[in-house]
Order: sequence, then C-alpha cells, then structure tokens
Amino acid sequence: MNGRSAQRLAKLQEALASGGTLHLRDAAELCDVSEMTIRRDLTTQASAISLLGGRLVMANYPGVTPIYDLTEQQASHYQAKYRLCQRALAFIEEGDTLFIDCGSTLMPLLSQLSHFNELTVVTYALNVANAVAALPNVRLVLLGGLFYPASQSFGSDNMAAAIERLGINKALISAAGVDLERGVSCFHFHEVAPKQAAIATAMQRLLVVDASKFGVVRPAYFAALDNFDVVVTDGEGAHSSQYLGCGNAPLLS
Amino acid sequence: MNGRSAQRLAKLQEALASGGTLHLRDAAELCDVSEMTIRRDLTTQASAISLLGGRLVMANYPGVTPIYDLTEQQASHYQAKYRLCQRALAFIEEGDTLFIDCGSTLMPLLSQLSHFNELTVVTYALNVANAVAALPNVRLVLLGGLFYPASQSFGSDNMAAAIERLGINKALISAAGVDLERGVSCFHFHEVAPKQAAIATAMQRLLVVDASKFGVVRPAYFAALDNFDVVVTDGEGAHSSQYLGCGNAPLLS
DNA sequence: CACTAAATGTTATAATTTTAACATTAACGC
DNA sequence: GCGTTAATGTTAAAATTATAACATTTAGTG
Repeated sequence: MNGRSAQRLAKLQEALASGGTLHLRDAAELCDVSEMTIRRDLTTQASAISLLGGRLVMANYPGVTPIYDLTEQQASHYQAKYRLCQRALAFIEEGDTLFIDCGSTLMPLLSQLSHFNELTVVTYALNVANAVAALPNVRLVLLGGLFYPASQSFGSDNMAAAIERLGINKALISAAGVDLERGVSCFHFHEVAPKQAAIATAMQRLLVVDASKFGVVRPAYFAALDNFDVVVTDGEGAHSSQYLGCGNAPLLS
Repeated sequence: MNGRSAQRLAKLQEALASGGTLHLRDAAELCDVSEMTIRRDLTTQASAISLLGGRLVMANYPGVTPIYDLTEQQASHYQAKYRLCQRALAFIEEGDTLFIDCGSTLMPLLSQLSHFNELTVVTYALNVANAVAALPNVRLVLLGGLFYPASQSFGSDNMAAAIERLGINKALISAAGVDLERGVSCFHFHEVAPKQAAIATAMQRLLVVDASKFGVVRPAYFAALDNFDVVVTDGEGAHSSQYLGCGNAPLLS
C-alpha cells in the first residue's frame, strides 16, 4: 500500500515489457533501493512481475506465467494430453498444411512438429502462434483480427474467407463439448466461424478431444460429429467406443 | 553428443511447449534420471530450454529468452529507448486507435499504455501483440498473414486493405534508416505495405527513431520524411536539428 | 520540534541452487 | 569375458538466493 512501491514496480514492469529478465541486483540499482525493498515490493503488491531464482520476469508471458510449476500431478495430467497429441501426430505427414485450433489441447503437438522438414501451420490463436513461431522449419500463417483474451485467439468478419483461400490439408479441431445428439461445441462464439470454415475447407478433418468432453454440451455449437473424418481421443472405455458406429467418422481411441 | 540425452531434452521441451515452468526436480523425475543428468544435458547440448533458478523454461519465449540479462550497460541503453518512448507517449490520448509498428523501438511504450482506460492497438508484429495482449484495458487488433521470423511480423496481400478499413487515429512508425534525400527506410520489404497503408490512413503520423538512424539508408524505402506529421527522436545534437525545417514535419527532439 | 508509524536498510541465518570431484553403472569393441 | 570409455549417480563444498529479525531513516502530525 505504498505509492513509491507501486512506482518502482511500474518502472520495472516497463523495463521488462520488451521481454527479457532483470536480475534482482540490477533491478535494485535501477530503482536506487536495496534488493530487499524490491523483494518486499514484489511480495506486498500484486503485480505482473514474478521473481524466478533471483531474476525478475514478466509473469503474464507464456512460458513463465504459470508460476504454479507443473508438479507431479500436473505432469501426469500433461502425460494424458501428450498421449492424445501423439495419436493426432500419427495423421500428420511431411508437407502438410495444418489448421490448428485454439485452446490448450493441441499445444503438446506443436513442439513435435519440429521433426518434420516442411510444414505449414494455420491458426487464429496467439498461444499456438507463439509456439509455432519458435519452430524454424514450420511456416506460420496467423489469421488476425480482434483479440479475445478468454481464448487467446482472434476473430474477424472475413476470417472464413481468409481460411477458404488457403489450401488446408488437415484441420485439427478441438472442442469443449462432444455429444452424440447435440453435436460438437465450444465456449466462445467467435470461434465458431473459423472452426466451421476450416471444417468446410480442409481435405481431412480431425476432432481432437479427451474423453472428459464426451456427453458435454457447451454454449457454442459448431459441428455435427459426422462432420469429422477422424475422432482422436484418449480413453478406451465404454464412453468413447459408443461413438464408433456413428456417422462416417472412424474412431481412434 | 548422446542420443538419450537428446531424447530427454526433447521430452522436456515437449512438456514445456504449452508454456509454464518445470522444476529441475520434476524434470529429473519425469525423465527418470538424476537432477545432475538434466543439468548436464542442458549444458552439453544446445537446446531451447534454459535453467532459471532451478526451473526449466523455454528460452525462445519472449520474456525469458534473452538470457543475457539486462546488465547495467543494457539498462542504460534501455533508458535511451525508454526516454524516446516517453516522448512518443505525450502524443497519445485516451480513446486513441494506434497503429504500432514492428521492431523493438516501440516496445517500451506498450507497458505504459496500461495507464489509459480505453485504447485500441493495431499491429502486425508478434512481439507487439504479445505485450499488448497482457494489457487488460487495451483492445488488440492483430493483422495476420505469413510470419516473417526476421522481423517477428506478419505479411499478406490484403494487409493494406485491412488497415484501410480500420479507423486509425495515430500511426507510430519506426524505421531502420532516415535520410534527408533518400527518405525513410527499413530492412524488410514485407514491412513496406503495412507501413505505407498506416501512413496513408492515419490521421496523425509519427516517426519514432533514435538519432543513430539518421543519415542511414536501408534496402526497403517506404516514405519521405515529410510524409510524417511529427518526428520523435532522442538526441538534441546537430544531426537531428538539421531536419527541423524540412517538409511540414515539426520535430520533437 | 518531538513523536509516531511507515518505509527502507542491514545483517545474520536458513534454504536452495550450482559446481566440482569422485564413485558407480552401462555400453561397446576385441 | 575383459578392458575401456562414456554416461550417470552420489556426495560434499561453494555460491547464491530467501527469510527473518532488528536497526535506521524518512514522512507526516500535533
């Protein structure tokens, strides 16, 4: 609850905004106070900066942010997501132009794309774009527009048109809900247009969802289950197998 | 030079790809080796992962990446960029729709935008988008397209058209070279179209360059000096003042 | 001006991370 | 199988970072 403390944090935040890290020592010097004061600023006031092993980093940057480290439980939960993406990976071939949907489901897939020599990724999600931008061998096409923080993705009127102009080979679509009767749905309405456009354009349509999404309906409906050529999922229980005969979608469980 | 070491790193990289940090302890457990082995992997093999205070982070994420911490020299160099942006900030008003150019020049400006209540930022640069996405009070419009790693920005055929459809208030343009006779230039040709479109559409055009760019010519010409309403620069030496009378551009030095 | 309380500095101690050295195990060629 | 080398594990010491306690300064108030 201090004006000067807030000022210091603002100064540091500005210094970090361009990216990079700042050693506690340098931060203290920059603000002309002791290291202890910077420490206290950080613990007292809530800020976007976090201290990671003596270095200040912007907490709201992906890759640092979730200060709640992946503990063992989360690591095992990650394993599930990872396995799901491994299955999806089996459908990807050299030279593909992939549409990658927003959300966190498909994130583990992205780093694996570095094993290919030539690939193009089309996406409308900022987190996906950041991960793909780091891959030297993958061309990235980001469909821009107005940013929606909730889903870390972009929306615009002519997104559908932009997608249709691209030669998308395979569309990897994620969902928040999958129901036999009510179809496939997500949370945000602005995701509907790009998802539908990708489904309409792509030569092969893959729905990638973990088993926990089955039987769930979310506000924004965007496709019927038989709009997909493949459903990639994880569980092998009764839940997933009941979808086996439905539509023309072969199920990989 | 070890296959198993590389495999471990790949595994860890995949675990980190979705963002977040992994404690050395957890990483060791995940790979079923000792912490020391992970340490050795990291130092032996070049990888995108770096160790920051006992935690593994993706080095190629902005905000962590430049492991070369801002030392005192860099901090002072930052001060110069910061002051330049402070001057540019003076031209920004509540409710503005700003076009923010790519490059690192305008990065220190972005965090300062959090002091406004309502602002819209239009950009075609990924680093700018990431910084703005973190600001809750600033609407972000990202102009997408094919990603150019060299400038961390996007290019597309209809970028000019997309820019012209927006009601851009003020265009903040950066440059790699400014010359009285040869005009204003940058490195990459795909930047020319968005820059020119922003200059054409915006109500107010600001060129933001530090004094070191004066007298320099770069491959891609994109504007004459008198296309700008304001030139924001830092030095107050003879170099910058010689531009004072030129065109209709009032100089803020 | 003296008094109070908040803010900051200093120091010592505890916890953690890093480094180095050496022990052990696994892999490979002969 | 034996010997050699690389890979990994273990341990102790050094360096760094975090925490806590107390000292000092600063700002505000009557």
